[in-house]
Amino acid sequence: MNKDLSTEAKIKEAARRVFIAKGFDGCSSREIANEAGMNVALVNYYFRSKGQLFNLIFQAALEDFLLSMLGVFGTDLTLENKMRIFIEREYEFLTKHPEMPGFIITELNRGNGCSFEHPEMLQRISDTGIFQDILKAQESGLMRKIDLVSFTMLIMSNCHFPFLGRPLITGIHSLSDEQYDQQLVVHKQYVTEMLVNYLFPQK
Amino acid sequence: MNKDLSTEAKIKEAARRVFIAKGFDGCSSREIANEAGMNVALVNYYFRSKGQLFNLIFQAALEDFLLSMLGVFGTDLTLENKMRIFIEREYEFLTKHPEMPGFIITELNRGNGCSFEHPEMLQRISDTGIFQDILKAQESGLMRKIDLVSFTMLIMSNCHFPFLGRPLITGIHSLSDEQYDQQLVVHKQYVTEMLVNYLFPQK
DNA sequence: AACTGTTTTAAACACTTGTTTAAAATCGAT
DNA sequence: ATCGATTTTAAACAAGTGTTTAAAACAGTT
Repeated sequence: MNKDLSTEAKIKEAARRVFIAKGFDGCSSREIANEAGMNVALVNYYFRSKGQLFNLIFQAALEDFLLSMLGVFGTDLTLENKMRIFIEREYEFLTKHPEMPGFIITELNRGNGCSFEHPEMLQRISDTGIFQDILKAQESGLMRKIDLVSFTMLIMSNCHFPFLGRPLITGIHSLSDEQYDQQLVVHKQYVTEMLVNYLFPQK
Repeated sequence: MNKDLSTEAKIKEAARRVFIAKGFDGCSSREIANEAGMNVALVNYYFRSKGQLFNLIFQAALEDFLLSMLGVFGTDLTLENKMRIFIEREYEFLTKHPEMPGFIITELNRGNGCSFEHPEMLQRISDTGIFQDILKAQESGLMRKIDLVSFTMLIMSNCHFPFLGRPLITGIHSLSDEQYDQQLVVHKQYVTEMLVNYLFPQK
């Protein structure tokens, strides 16, 4: 699968898989080395320590996770359509990487030598012009007047929780994995409709 | 604080605190014993193994978590008011136990010898009559026709994610803990309004 | 072929892990 | 006070932890 990769890259890939699947506390250096088909000492030879390797993986994952949301903002669609497409894209991304929100939130909560090291993120979001779009839409009465933090929370809640809470909800409702996957598709529609209705009320 | 408790209870309480704070993988038997002010061997003397102790704690937490939602359902309020009070109560519960959703979802996702062992939960919810209420409200046109799973997901998403995603959102928006606590209060209002508007549309 | 620096290896390091053991302390009942 | 059962202790167990070491294998250059 990755025979052409360098040793360093192989370890990084293996570490990514193992860390995301089991968390920092849930795996050992030897497990990562085995997954990569390498000797344990190589992990520290290339990355100095388990902690540094983890931080590398974690920050990269966090960046991927955050950047996955930025693409739509720079376009010249209406704000409402930006939202619709944003949700679409977010569900698409999360369907491909369903363990991402759990990984990031778990590790951020634990603070296992990892923290939020992207102070420039707000700036990058701001640079897309999305905040001005929102302000304009709110002043013209097209959009409900709601602060940016709650706006973020509404969107993230409804996009990420369905992936975070999978075992909880399949447990409560006794759903199979396939049933839940189907459910996600229809839920995306509900979420889109609800958020758009709420944020862009037709008076 | 708990000088009057039995050794067994002291260990259980300490284990609860440590497990919820650090997770199963993130702590050791000795750490739990120290937190309880006891000898390590006592943990296994009373609970046979770290795993069994964890499962005890986890299942109890899961039950608390699920039962916290059941209280309102049995009343004779209108469905809309049940929803409003439900959200109120849920935010109240989660403000008191903000680490609960993270703990439960993290450990369920990892499957560290813990799983969803409450097959009767759906029945208990059903026994409150809430499902018939929903069906009736939907047939009379008072409530939007939406399946129970998506209904659950909408509510849990908007109640639990704000507590799960705290470090993520404070990271993105550079908020202090106090600012975020305030934010939670206003967010609860937005969530209530949005969900009620969506589920009980005034035609 | 001999000398480079780099990469990989097996082995060891000191320490922590979950769990067990066997002796000591504690207790209530006689 | 003595017995018997329960509770608590310190110590030990083998296995696993992150990390380091020093030697071996490898590559490229002269």
